[in-house]
Amino acid sequence: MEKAYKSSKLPAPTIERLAYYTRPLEIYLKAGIPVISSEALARHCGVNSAQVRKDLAHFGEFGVRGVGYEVETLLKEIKKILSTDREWNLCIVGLGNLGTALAENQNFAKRGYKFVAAFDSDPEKIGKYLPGGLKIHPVEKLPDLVEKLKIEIGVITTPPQQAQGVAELLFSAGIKAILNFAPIQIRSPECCIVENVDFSVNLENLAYHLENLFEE
Amino acid sequence: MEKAYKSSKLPAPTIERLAYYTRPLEIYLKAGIPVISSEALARHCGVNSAQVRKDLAHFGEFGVRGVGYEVETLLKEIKKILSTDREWNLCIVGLGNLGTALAENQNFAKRGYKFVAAFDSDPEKIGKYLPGGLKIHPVEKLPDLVEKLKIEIGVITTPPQQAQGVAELLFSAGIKAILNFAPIQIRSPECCIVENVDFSVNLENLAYHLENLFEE
DNA sequence: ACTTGTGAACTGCTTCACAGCT
DNA sequence: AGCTGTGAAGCAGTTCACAAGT
Repeated sequence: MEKAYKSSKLPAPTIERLAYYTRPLEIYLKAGIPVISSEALARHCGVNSAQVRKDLAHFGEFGVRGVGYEVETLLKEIKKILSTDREWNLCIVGLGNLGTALAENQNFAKRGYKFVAAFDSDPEKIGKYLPGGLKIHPVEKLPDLVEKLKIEIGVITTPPQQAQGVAELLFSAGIKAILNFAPIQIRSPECCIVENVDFSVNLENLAYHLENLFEE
Repeated sequence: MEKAYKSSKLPAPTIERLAYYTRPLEIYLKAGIPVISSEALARHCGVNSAQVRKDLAHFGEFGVRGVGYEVETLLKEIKKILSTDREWNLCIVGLGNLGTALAENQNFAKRGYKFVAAFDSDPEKIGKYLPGGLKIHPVEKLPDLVEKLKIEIGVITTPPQQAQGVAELLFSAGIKAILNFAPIQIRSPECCIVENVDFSVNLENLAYHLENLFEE
């Protein structure tokens, strides 16, 4: 859905799969297994092995025929492609249950995504601190802090009615990428990208398949 | 990624879009606008209008040429297709920050997805109640309660190490559909479906595009 | 012997463009 | 006049199958 990002060297599905390849690679690395074949990697991620080779071939040849791919270099290379080999500063807007849970989530931090600021419009919440130590600021401070803290990605976890407004605030503060959890389609300027996460779409998918998969 | 559900009448992207069409339709319905054109619906969802018509044509002709689609019947029809015209009982396993946030999320309830049981293995949490009134049970009670409460979908929000075990417990309790938030690939029997949600994949997408979109 | 890298075939989704209705 | 429904064309991503390399 509207992932039609303009001029990207890699096809969108490839980018997504690269992120998935990362997981088994990290496990292999930790386990001290030095080499992995496209076949093995494919099995771990539930895809075709030719697919894996095609994906990896997009950015050079670093497999060894007859052997496979060196786990450490492959992982490093993928991280370079995805720009996960550095830290990213994020902010979150909307500290309800979901927002708080995300801000506290260690999974993000582990991958270099750091929440460095939190915003809400609820006077009840402003000034309070999250368990992780982040202070909740009023949204008015957003433009200022985005610049000061070099925030590059914004995460929206407000109610849907406020999501578009918050997005515009983020854009005008200079943010070019948004991860949106509000179940609404955000309109964005040409140069900016929005990734939507909508759990109920996933549930609707499951519901459809449960109902249809086993009867015919 | 491994959404290769076997014998589905509708193509996977169509099912996902149908879920998205639902949102503007609900807004139109509330606003009392009786009819919508494929063009308008397409604009709201960021897709092509021919796409909308093709998607809707999959299950009969209920547009009116020269006029458009009747909002109320279209919405009702889509809900029937997606089996969202009834309630689904869910359970959640893993009541950390994310699990708790999801269990409390009103967005699910609004669409007919009801959390009717919550499980955790942490003795600290067992016996406590969630703010919404749900009691946290030990995972040992899962098989029993799944049957008693007619739970059809399981949601996993445990740490990744426990996710596969929990999934197997759910499967053997008779559950056929899982929404998995743990960043790990769950292996599932043929007859079951798993939908994975992994936020860091979304962030990696954004990071890649931020880095590559504006330089060339 | 084994596994990569890749042209070619294939599959499936999207978009076009227009005939068909109202 | 306007918008749907749809065959046909176009495009993109996937898989096959095998040559190339170790």
